[in-house]
Order: sequence, then structure tokens, then C-alpha cells
Amino acid sequence: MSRALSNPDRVSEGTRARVFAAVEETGYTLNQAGRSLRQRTSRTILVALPDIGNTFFSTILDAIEREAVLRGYGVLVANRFAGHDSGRRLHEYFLSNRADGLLLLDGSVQLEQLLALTSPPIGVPLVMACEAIAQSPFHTVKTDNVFAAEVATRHLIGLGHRAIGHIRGPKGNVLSIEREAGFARAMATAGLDVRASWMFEAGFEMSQGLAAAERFVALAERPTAMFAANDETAIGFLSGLRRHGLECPRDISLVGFDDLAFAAHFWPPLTSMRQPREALGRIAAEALIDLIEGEPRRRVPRHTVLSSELIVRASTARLATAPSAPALASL
Amino acid sequence: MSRALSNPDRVSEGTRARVFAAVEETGYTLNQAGRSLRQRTSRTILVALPDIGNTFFSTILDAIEREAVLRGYGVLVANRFAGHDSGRRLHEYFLSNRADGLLLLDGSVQLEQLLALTSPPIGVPLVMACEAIAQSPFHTVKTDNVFAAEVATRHLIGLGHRAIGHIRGPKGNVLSIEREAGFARAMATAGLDVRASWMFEAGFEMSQGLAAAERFVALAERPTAMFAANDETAIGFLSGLRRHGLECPRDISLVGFDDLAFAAHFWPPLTSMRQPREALGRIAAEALIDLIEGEPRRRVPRHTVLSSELIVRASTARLATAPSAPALASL
DNA sequence: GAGGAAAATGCAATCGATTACATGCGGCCA
DNA sequence: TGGCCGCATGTAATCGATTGCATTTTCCTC
Repeated sequence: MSRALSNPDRVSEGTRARVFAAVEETGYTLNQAGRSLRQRTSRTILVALPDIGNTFFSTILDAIEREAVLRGYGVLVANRFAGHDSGRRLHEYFLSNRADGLLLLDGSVQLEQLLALTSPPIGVPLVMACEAIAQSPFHTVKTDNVFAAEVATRHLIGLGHRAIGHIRGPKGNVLSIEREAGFARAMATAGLDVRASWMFEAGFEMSQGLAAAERFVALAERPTAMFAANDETAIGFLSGLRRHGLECPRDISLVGFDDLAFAAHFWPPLTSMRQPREALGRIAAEALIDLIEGEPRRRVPRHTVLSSELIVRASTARLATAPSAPALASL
Repeated sequence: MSRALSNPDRVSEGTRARVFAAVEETGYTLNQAGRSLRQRTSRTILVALPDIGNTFFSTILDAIEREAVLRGYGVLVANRFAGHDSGRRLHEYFLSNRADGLLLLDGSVQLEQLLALTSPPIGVPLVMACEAIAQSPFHTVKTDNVFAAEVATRHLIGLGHRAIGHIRGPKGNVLSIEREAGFARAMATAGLDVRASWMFEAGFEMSQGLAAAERFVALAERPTAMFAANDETAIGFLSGLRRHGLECPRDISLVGFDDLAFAAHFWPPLTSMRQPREALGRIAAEALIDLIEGEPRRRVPRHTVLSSELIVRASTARLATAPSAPALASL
């Protein structure tokens, strides 16, 4: 019976038909637990992410899930992943044979914990997506954040801005580091200074963008344009500026990153670097499943880099020729 | 060995210690597949939702996952669930012993398919959340949409608005129906007419709110306030109005529904009915796991109703005493 | 100290699909 | 027509944890 189901295997047409008929009639369904036990395979992948609640990740998860289902895999999610016990949690999932591979969207897991998982004794197939470490020994799928950030910054420079600041992502995060590097490179290339007082610490959350705005308005001398590490902080930042009567793009031009669905409908519509999130999720899932089903671990890590696209909207404008001091008009 | 792990079971302290020592030493981990096969249990729940990419659902999923992990369950996700084959997919998941229970966030699955799943031959524990059918034979966890919509509408009426319209959710969706009913009830109670031309068909997506705005501006006579079935359409709608020079709340007051994180940072900050999404997810997960672990199916369906909260922000304003025709100022 | 009850442990069967191996059947060639 | 090859199918072992049952050990009471 098992033979007939591994389709055109080695059974005669007659028996195959009989088996399928019996399956139809009795409503037989394969018991995954039995198969898993025997084949030491679960046909399930584990997706570990920092925050499902965040649209950015949930869109990617959407694409991952779609691809996985297409290839007959289930998707287990592990949210809020990083933490002191992430190593133990990973261990449990894989040693216990619950998942065949790990798709990691969280760059802040300790490298050594990952190595412990992927090397011989355990040998879990692993693909890092989005927040992939650069020269990583694993398969990675990501966008070229450095270049994208450079493009975003050049866009501001191209509009005539010279005084440009940056809202950083979370400290230590790979994406933050790369985006800041791209920003710095564009500034350097254009011969512009990066002023320390125009670099704002934030995270990737709206509330942190809001807080950055408070520090921004307190500045004696303000930049005329800002590049935010992601759309959420950009949106929080603008929301904060408005409370002080500053308007975008009149008083400041702003570029975000990610091009969330909300960015287009925000006021003003947000200029942003669009990340190919669907492609990212799909390709990562493909890569992981290929890895799971492929030759046992003799494949060299492949690094896929996708490119982002600058979507220009109304939040960025040409610098007024006579730069007026931002008026503190009240609402 | 299995006995010692089902803790203070019936082993002497000595053997227990020896077993644990051995576990430590050899790095033994329980194989889920083996356990699943024997116990006919997977310690996994399946969460079926219409769209993970949507923040509304992803926040709920976040809460569900947290509660599930706390109780030792894994979370499998099935996205874009409704569809012609949802019945078959459900069947496969459960007959194949991959999940112990179903948490359904999608109200559009056929009732008969669910009944087939929950009744005797299969008997899958099921909890419906968010989009629960009213008098459903299953456990449900939801918010009181009718009442919440009524509160939202009353808020507009209280601000002096008399000409009020509604942007509907997707046709046939339980939430849409309930929210429209609440709107109608508030209007009726206040002795106001519900004008058919002020009821806009939309879905729950921004693009549909945007499209509704086009139809809105084409009206000969416009309402002074609108109640949107959710925040996304509200945001799309406002974005559309702006393209025609209409401003909120100057030209129109607008109430949304859900209170997404973006609502507070939008411009203008959106008045919205806050749904207790974390509580909703957590309680639904608790209920499902209780059901799974509880007495075999002799429990009567329990219906939990949570209440929403009106969050008043700048998108709603008192009706100007002399209602001026909306100026078509250009950007 | 013996008898018996209770507790602890050993043993083997079980869950269901897979798979290696053995057996059976038919056809083909000499 | 006999022998051999290969395909098709039957049979049984296996994966690992659990669990019912049998057996042994412990401990208490008379």
C-alpha cells in the first residue's frame, strides 16, 4: 500500500488502481506521525522571526507559507525568537524531529548556537533571510541594504539637500549597520559631512521614530532631509514632527525603507526603498526546501542578493533655493 | 525511561535521578514523532487565517503563538485559508495527525465542512475567533462588533453629524454584517436615515477604501461623516479624498475600526474602535488548548465576547455649525 | 519471621508507514 | 520444455515513545 502511494513506483497498474479505490472508499489518510517516525522527516519547516506582528515580517511569512504549502510542507512559527533561551528552543525543535529545516529571519541569534545546530551531529538545514550575517557559512537570501541605503541617500542629495541626517535602526542589528553604512557612503561620495548630532538612535518601531522627532526639534541646527532605517520609524518620526508644527516635505524631506503598504497611503505619501518581500520569502523557502531534499549537506552556501527599488513619492522634495528656517507654525 | 520523564510518576527518587543523569550525559531528546504515533497527539495547533500579511491578524497570531508556546504547543499556520479546497486541506491536516486542534480566524469556511470535522468520526477540537458565526455550535471568542459599531456611530452623532455614511467590509463577511448592523442601529435610534448612496461597498483593504473615495467625491450630496468597517479601508479612503483636495476632519469626520498601530500615527490620527487583539488571541488559544486537553468533547460551546474601546483622535470633529460645501482646494 | 499489600521495575506489544528481503509468477531463450 | 531473469507482491522488521501486564522488590503488620 505504501508502495502504491509513492506513485508510479513499482506496482502494476492493476494493483495501483485497486489501492486507490480502497483509499477512496475507506477515506484513508496517511498518518504523518508514522511516516515521520520511520523516515525521520516531518515535512515541516520552522520559521523563526523576531516579530510576527510587524507587517514587514508577516508579509514575508505569507510568501514563505505559500511556497511551503506548494511543496507539501507545513510551516511552524516561532515568534520573538532571539533571547537567552533561543539555543535551547532550537535544539528542542530539531532534536525532537518536529521540523526538517530552519528558516531564520532573525539576525540576532548567536552564531555559535547556529553552528552547533548545523554541524555534523545534528546537521539541520538552515537558511537565513533578511537579517543575514554577511560572510555567513549558511545559505542566505537578502537585499543589498548598503547599496539601497546609498540610493535612498543619493536621491536626497540629488534633490539639492546637503544637510542630511539618519534615523538608525536597532543597535547591533545587521540591517541597521548596513543601512547606516550605505548612508555614510553616499554622503562621503558626495563630499558631505555626517554630523553626529544628526544621527538618531531608534529601533524599528514607530514609538522610537516618535521619540527621535522630539530630539530632532530640540536641535539648534536642523538637517533639511532625513533617511530613516525603515518605514515604521519614518512614520513615527513624521507623526512626532507634526506635533511641533513641522511639515513634510515643506520643512523636511524624508525617505523610508521597506515600502510597507501603508507608506503609499500615508500623508504625505512616503518615498521609500521597496524591498521585494514576496520574492524574498519565496526564494528563501525554495532554498530551504531544496536544501532539505538535496544531497546531504555537501552543498556550499549560496548567497542570494535581491535588489530594492526606490519609490519616489511626496515626502521628498527639492530643497528650496533659499533655505528658510523651519517655521514653528502651530496646528 | 518514559516513566521517569512523566515526572513524579511512579518511579523511585533514585531511578529518577539516574535517568536524568543519563539524559544529561547523552543529550537525549524526546522524539516527537514517536510520541505522536503512540499517543495520537502532536502537541501542535493549526491556526487558519485569511491573511497573515494583514497586521490585524498577525498581531492576533502573535498572541496565540505566545500562549501556545507557554503551554508547550507548536503553532502551524495555514494562510489564505478559505477557498474551494479548504475542506480537503483541513481533512488532511487532521486525519494525518499533524495537529491536535484548529483555531479558525476565518469566518468564511463552510459550516458543513467544519461540522464534518468536529463531529464524531473525526472530532477535531475547534475554536473560532474574530470572525465567529453567531449561534455557532463551536467555542467562539470575538468582540461585540454590533455594539462597537453602534458606539462608533454614536460618537459621530454626538459630534453633531446627521449625514453619516458607512464603508462596508467584504460582502458576506460576518464582521461586515455585524458592523453594518451596529451602524444601522445607531442611526435608527437617533432617528436618522441610512441613505443607500452613502453606503459604500469595499473590502478590508486599503485599495478598496481608495476606490470608495472616488465614488464618494462623485456624489452630488455628501455626508459629513463616515464610519469605515476597518482602519485599512479608512486609511485608503482618506488617502483617496486627499487626492481630490478633501481634508479630514475639515471636510469629513471619519471613524475606523481595529485601532491598528498605524492609526495613531496617521495624519490625521484616526479615531477608531480598539479591538483587544492580544486578549483575543490569548483567550482563543487558551480555550482551544483547554478543549484539547479536557474531557473528550462533552463540553458545551462557550462564547466569549470581549468589548472594544473607542479611541478618539483628530479624525473626528464637531460638525461646523454652518456646514460649508467642501472646498476643492488643490494640493 | 512469614504473609501479603503496595511500590518499583522489567518486558513486550503497540501506534502506522516504510523498506529490505523473500517469495512467487510469467516470459524469454536455448 | 527446462532454466533463468526480472518484475510484482507478500512478509516482517524497523523507527522511538508509551503503556499494560508480569515480575520483583520493599515494607508493614501480625
